[in-house]
Amino acid sequence: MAQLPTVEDVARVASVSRQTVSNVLNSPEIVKPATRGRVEAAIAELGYRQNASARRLRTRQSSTIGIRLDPVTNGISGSVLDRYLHALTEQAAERGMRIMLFTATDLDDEVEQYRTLRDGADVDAFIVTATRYADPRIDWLIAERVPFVSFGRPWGADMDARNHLWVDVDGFAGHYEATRHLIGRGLTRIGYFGWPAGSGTGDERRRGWATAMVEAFGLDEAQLELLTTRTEEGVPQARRLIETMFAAEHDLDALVCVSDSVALGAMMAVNEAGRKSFPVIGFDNTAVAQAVGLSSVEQRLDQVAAGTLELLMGATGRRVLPHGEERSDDEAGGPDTRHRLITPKLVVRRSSHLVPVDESESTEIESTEVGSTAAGNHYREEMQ
Amino acid sequence: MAQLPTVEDVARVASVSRQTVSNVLNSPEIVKPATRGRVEAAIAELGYRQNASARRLRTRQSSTIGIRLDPVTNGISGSVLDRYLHALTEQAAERGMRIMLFTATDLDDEVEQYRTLRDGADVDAFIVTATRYADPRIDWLIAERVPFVSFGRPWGADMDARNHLWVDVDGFAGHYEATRHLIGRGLTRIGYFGWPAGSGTGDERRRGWATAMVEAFGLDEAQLELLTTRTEEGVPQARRLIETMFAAEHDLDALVCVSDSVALGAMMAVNEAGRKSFPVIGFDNTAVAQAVGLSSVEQRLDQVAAGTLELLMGATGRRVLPHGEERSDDEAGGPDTRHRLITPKLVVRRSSHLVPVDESESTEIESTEVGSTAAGNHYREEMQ
DNA sequence: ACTTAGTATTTGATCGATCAAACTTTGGGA
DNA sequence: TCCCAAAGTTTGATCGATCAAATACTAAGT
Repeated sequence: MAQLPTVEDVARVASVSRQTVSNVLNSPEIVKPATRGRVEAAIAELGYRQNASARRLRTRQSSTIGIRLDPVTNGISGSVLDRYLHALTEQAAERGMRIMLFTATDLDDEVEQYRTLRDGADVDAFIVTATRYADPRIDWLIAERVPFVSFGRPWGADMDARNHLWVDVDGFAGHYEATRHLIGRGLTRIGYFGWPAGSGTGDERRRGWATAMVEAFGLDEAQLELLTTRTEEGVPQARRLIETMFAAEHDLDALVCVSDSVALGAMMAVNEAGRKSFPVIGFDNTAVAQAVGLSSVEQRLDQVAAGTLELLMGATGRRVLPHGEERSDDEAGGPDTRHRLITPKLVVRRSSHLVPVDESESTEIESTEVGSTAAGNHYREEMQ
Repeated sequence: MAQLPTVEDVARVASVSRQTVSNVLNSPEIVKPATRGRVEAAIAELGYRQNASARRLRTRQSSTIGIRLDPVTNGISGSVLDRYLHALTEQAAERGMRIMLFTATDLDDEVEQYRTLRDGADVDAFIVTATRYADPRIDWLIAERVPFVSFGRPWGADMDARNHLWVDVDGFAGHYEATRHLIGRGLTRIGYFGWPAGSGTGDERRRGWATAMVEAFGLDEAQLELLTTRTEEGVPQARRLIETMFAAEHDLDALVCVSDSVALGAMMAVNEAGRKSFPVIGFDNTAVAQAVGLSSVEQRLDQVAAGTLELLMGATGRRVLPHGEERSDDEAGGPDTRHRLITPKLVVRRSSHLVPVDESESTEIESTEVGSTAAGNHYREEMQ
């Protein structure tokens, strides 16, 4: 098998110099059309392709974004990362970027990985997920001026760190809308089934429910608290709690749940108790929610991915902007330059009981906007 | 910020040559211990790290494995790829390899991506998933002698292609064991709920059930066919079918199902019909199965990942072996050098009805071997 | 015709590592 | 003591591209 052709070979065939070939590849507009044509013909003739390693070495850019694959992906919402990854990979490819995976045992190890990948010129930027309060990774990335975007806003003190770019899903808006939907159906005693207080994400979602409830019924904080149940993430835990609740006195009409896991647990308990019309709404719109006909708030991960890349590379750029780079409209346009808050959409299904999920019968509408993604889903065949 | 140190800098500090530094990094055993010590000290002092791009350019190895992220990951078993990816990334890292993702719109586009990634020296090898009959990707990879391993065996004609390395989960063994389990519990009228005939994976799984049934009850093919129901993948479809079945005459005791989606549909129908002790067993042991307490056959994706890398890089190698390379025991050890068939394990839960899944109460045993992975699972928090 | 500014193209150096071959040191053995 | 093979180390070339600067070419202006 012959050597793969290089710029040199192309140059010879097209009777131009190396550099001209390089220019045709990287800034075609500065090459005279006639020349460009010859070069392009030569490229096609030889089946030439750029050697990525050589290019990276010279340009000091890897055109690669690193993302840590979360260690625990067995949970019911593991698919969130999965879908995000997919959207990201696809959109990154359109901008000539690749996604590289890595794993880490803990946050400190993750920083160590960052260092290796950065110093080795393996990646140009990182995407950080599962951010938490006083996150050491963020501190390191900012201190080292390594480009990054986090999927998940910073909670706590450094909420407004000027150098922290982030994308997030607006949990508030999601559950505000979910609650409005239930109110619109005439329900009044709508409970919230959340995680223990203190989780930024969870609190934010609950605030969406709370706001809708206050607007509609003028409840005070004490009354809201009475309508709230809290559990650790997990189907069985959630299920037991709601079973206990149904066994005792209670007067709820419906439940807005912080996640699909929690919602599924609740739904199973509701079903067991024979409450045929007791709506339950989850969050994430996981495959399970689709499968059992659970209403849920859908994160639009393609939009999240788009936002991630916009922050990293500008609206249409094909390279990662240096950390702290003046962004397009830094002066004019407020926080848009540093954040993206994606509004999720509510997908309504017959989630109060385990009835047949018949496409024609289920009301899979989107309250915020009309689209076709959710309705057109198919279950894919096994991988192997 | 100063330039990152290079081998040259390290060499200067350690008073040796570039090459010696390189040797310490790549074949430490050929460097005299005293020298090695000095070099290592210099590396530590300067915080030196190898530049991956330069190394790749020179060695013509990217130390990267490419894998296509399947376009449709909304299905209930999308997490199979997800978990496989995770295991793979982790184990690849231990061998100094990275995983790079890409997407493609169809099989031909995927081949086009292969070509670009290969020619660009972006990846050393590919992992192919979702293989199918007369797969053009496989043909191309073999013809071009690009190293690859498929997760999923070749179905049809090229089953024994000498240059096709593959890893797969033994669906036959999985459902054989599942069926034996039910027989052991005294059940006799055990039905099979599968995909339409013709899917290699599906047929293989059914054969496991069929073999166990023949062994135990001496059924003939016609009788087996009577016990078989078939559906396209998907919860609602499966559910409707089983509802119809229950509405009509039937005398089944239990169902072995080709996937968790199908099993979940069946389970919902069973539940609806009030059949409190009608076992259902699925395949994949997805998060959903865990959540609703569905017995299922678990693919051991860490083993699949390990097998993938063994085939690609040898038992402990740190680089991809050339396609068609003589493998360790090519003469002596039969097909072990080209395939890995991973035996899945049955995870038994209270899958006949939607009852509380209480850890202490559920019998989450592994029939094949005892381990702790499945039992120790937690649901992870949301990503953001 | 002759600068001149701008456009188009070429040349030489370089990114940071490893390969291949040359050179130097070391330790026995005759 | 001298020689030689083996072990250890250094030197020069190279992987394939892009950068930076130099050169060649065009087209307009006087």
